[in-house]
Amino acid sequence: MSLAPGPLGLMVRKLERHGALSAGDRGALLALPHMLRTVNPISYLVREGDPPTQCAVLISGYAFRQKLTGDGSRQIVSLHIPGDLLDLQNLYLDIADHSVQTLTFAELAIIPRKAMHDLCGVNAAIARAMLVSILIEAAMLREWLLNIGRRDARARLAHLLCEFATRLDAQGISNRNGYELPMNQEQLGDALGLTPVHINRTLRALEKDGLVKRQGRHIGFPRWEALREIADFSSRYLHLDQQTR
Amino acid sequence: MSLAPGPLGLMVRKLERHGALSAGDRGALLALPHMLRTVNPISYLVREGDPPTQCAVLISGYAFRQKLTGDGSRQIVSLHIPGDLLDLQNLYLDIADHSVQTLTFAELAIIPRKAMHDLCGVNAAIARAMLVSILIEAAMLREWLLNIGRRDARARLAHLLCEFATRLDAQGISNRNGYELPMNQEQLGDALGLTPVHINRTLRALEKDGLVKRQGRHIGFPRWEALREIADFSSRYLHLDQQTR
DNA sequence: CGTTATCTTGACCGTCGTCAAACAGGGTGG
DNA sequence: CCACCCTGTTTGACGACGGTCAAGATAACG
Repeated sequence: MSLAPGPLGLMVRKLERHGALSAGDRGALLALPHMLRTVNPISYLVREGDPPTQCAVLISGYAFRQKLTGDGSRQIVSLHIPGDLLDLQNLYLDIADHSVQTLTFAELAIIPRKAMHDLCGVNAAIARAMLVSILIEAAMLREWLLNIGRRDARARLAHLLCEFATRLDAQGISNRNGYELPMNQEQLGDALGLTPVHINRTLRALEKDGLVKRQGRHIGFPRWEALREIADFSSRYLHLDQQTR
Repeated sequence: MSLAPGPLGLMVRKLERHGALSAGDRGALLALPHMLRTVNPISYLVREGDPPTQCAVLISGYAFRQKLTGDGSRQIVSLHIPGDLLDLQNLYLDIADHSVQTLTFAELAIIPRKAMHDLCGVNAAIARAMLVSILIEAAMLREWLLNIGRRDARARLAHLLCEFATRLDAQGISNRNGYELPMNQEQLGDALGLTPVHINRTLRALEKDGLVKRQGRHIGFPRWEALREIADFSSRYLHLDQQTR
């Protein structure tokens, strides 16, 4: 699987993992009309309560989805990496039930809703690949739920680190030796249902046990297999080897 | 919205909420070939790791999805009520990443995968309604995540009770006065990331404060508005008033 | 009427939250 | 170059929410 050129290349790479695409399908995706936009960290792309207006693809940088409780505490419910379609969730619903925000500086390709709808209407293979992407996102939500509901802080954090490494690896962005974690400890806490203080303690404990190496926000994995084990991580739910049936 | 007759009537009712259907669309859904099956409580409908083989619609009774950690503890990630399609998640993925089990005695309509695929391929309105159903399930997963990650036991339990009441109400199965809760306290614990002991304490506390009334497993809501408030429950994420666009 | 599952309660404990302060780093302006 | 933020990280003391263990009470059911 070689990387298609252009800003939408990573999106195509991802969709190809989720359903066989012909050269024509790839061409149709790459030819989607789009506008490039650069945004600052912590910019809102979708705001809870708004009607969705566009369809954005993350070209570079990172983003996340979040929900807030009535008293203002935050739960981050998913992380997004380059190649991810950010608006599949909202594109067919009339009102956004959560917000989407950038984590870092990011480049986006904004695709008109109509072009996206039309392409899915005409091209069954592409529609199928997008549906599979949506289903895999739901699978990731279920695993995230298991993680927060039934694992302790140590396994929870290790699991997030493993998932992120595996996803970046699948997308060709980094390998399992390590990566630059694009979030601070408060955001990690909001992703894992913990406080930043406890994230700090847990992270240092993982480091002390030689399970991760840290310098700044760069995370290294000197003992991947051991970390995977205490994280109880299996990549099955990511459906990386999804076969078309 | 009147209830279409036959075992698939509730499914049609649900899909109609998720996208406008013509009389012809309704007819096509009701005419889907299917086989009725009755199953015992705690029967597996899908087992994690299996390839999906069928497409089941819940006609009566209740079901849930669950995942297990390596050390055997369980997280229930969703509940299902009559009218729900149980295999949309797995129908397009090559291997099940979670299990589906009945909670009570249940009747199912088993629809051949091919008939379902074909209908979605031919009928865009139906395909759309199913996609919206999938997206709403994902929205419910996100809210569930917020619930477990960021609310205390009291609000968490109250939220589950409110959500269930609201869904049953929307489906015409009960109203907000009350319902028969189809799960024991251990299952409630597994749904909420708590222990059965703590579920018990929390449930009794809600009862003592007059927020719920209980007799056996029947739950009544003498002060719905107060309960809704402490649950921090808003039905927005259920997209009950979904408009077709 | 006995057997089993489920619910209930109490005593105790541990993980994680809270609060608060110190510390490090990186940019900016004097 | 240094003083100064500002954001983020690190640490410690203490407390509480919810977990654990174990026993007893109810209820369902053959």
